[in-house]
Amino acid sequence: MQLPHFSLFPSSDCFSAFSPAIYKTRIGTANFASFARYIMAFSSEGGVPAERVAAAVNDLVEVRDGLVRLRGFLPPPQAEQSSSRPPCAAELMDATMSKLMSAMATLGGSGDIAGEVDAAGRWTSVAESADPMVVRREGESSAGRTRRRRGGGSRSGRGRSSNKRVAATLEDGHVWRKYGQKDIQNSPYPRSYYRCTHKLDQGCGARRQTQRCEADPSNYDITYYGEHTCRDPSTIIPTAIANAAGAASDGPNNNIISFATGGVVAASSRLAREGTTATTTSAATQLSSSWGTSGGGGGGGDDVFSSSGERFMQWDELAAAVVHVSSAGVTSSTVGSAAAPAAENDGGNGDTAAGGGGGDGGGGGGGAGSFPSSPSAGSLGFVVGPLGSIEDVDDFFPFDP
DNA sequence: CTCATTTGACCAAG
DNA sequence: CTTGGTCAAATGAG
Repeated sequence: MQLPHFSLFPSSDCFSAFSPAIYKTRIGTANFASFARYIMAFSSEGGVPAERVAAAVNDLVEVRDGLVRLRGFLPPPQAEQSSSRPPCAAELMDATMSKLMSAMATLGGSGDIAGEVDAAGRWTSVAESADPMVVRREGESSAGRTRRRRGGGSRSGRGRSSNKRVAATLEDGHVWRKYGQKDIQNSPYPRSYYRCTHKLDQGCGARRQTQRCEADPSNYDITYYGEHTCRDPSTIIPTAIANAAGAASDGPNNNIISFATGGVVAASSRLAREGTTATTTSAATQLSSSWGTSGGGGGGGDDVFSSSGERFMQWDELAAAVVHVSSAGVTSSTVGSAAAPAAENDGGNGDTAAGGGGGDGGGGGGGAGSFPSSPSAGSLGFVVGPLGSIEDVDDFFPFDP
């Protein structure tokens, strides 16, 4: 099978191609769906190593999640006490697009494409490192914190995986709880400390620090520590993305994402606050179940798949591929950076990718059907883990005779 | 009531 | 000592 779509994005040009103007026309139903179809085609035809397919799918999932999150921005919430300016959907889209680019690069075989969305909202490639979202973990000794008393703790999370980035919004799809704020020397802006809301109920150890950029106060420096081991159902609302894609019409001036929702609780954490967990969960569950059937669930009249006449994604097959490969624990970020250190016990990007967690048996969990439909599968329950050699597929499939 | 944020205190490291 | 990270009581919102 040929790759007409990818030929639209020659590697050297792919970044500029994903300027907002482009993705407005590209990331509609057709493209996103065709993207998924390509993955399926690759998987079945073996044109691309399975890990890479899985990696790409992982990224696609993040794209999905990102779009779901974006949905929360569209009906702007009441002006919240939230400090800064209202979140900019376009910038979130850029971040999401960066993941999409990663997937494309992986599938296209062009290798290490890494970069980030700069403060101006433009893509800038990062030459040496892999995905900026993934930072190597140095020495995560489980017994690292010998004694941590009150207020103690490791300074700046030294020796832990950290992941710094600049974002225009504090919104990242996870629900954070602020536990501190400090004025920082030589900085005009205080630093805020967050830990995952699910620290208590799920033991999630993710933390983050945010601080307004000194250079560009409209942006934030956000540093993530640890990784999410929680499974927040608010991040899994597949139907929303389906609606998003379906509503993305062809008109050049139309919003790419116009979520035709039926009063669904926002996926965005802040926006979801009013509903807290209970509401969010039920919404997610409801949506998930509708996703499993037809996908048209959301109350809007528009048919999600009307433009193409087919399903948005062939989730069953995609899920099968994903479940099959996910035990390898791959993300395209890992694959993209040619040599993935085997010792890298990185759980991924601490952002939207909810890793399968270190010890818990998230890996094989759901089977094909759970991919789209089970909110409890976390962000698909992908295991993002160590990967020694991507050639050695068999090593990653212990069940494979 | 519950839950999140604020804010000063506490603590470890430099 | 200073600085940065965390804790937890107080406070506020729903």
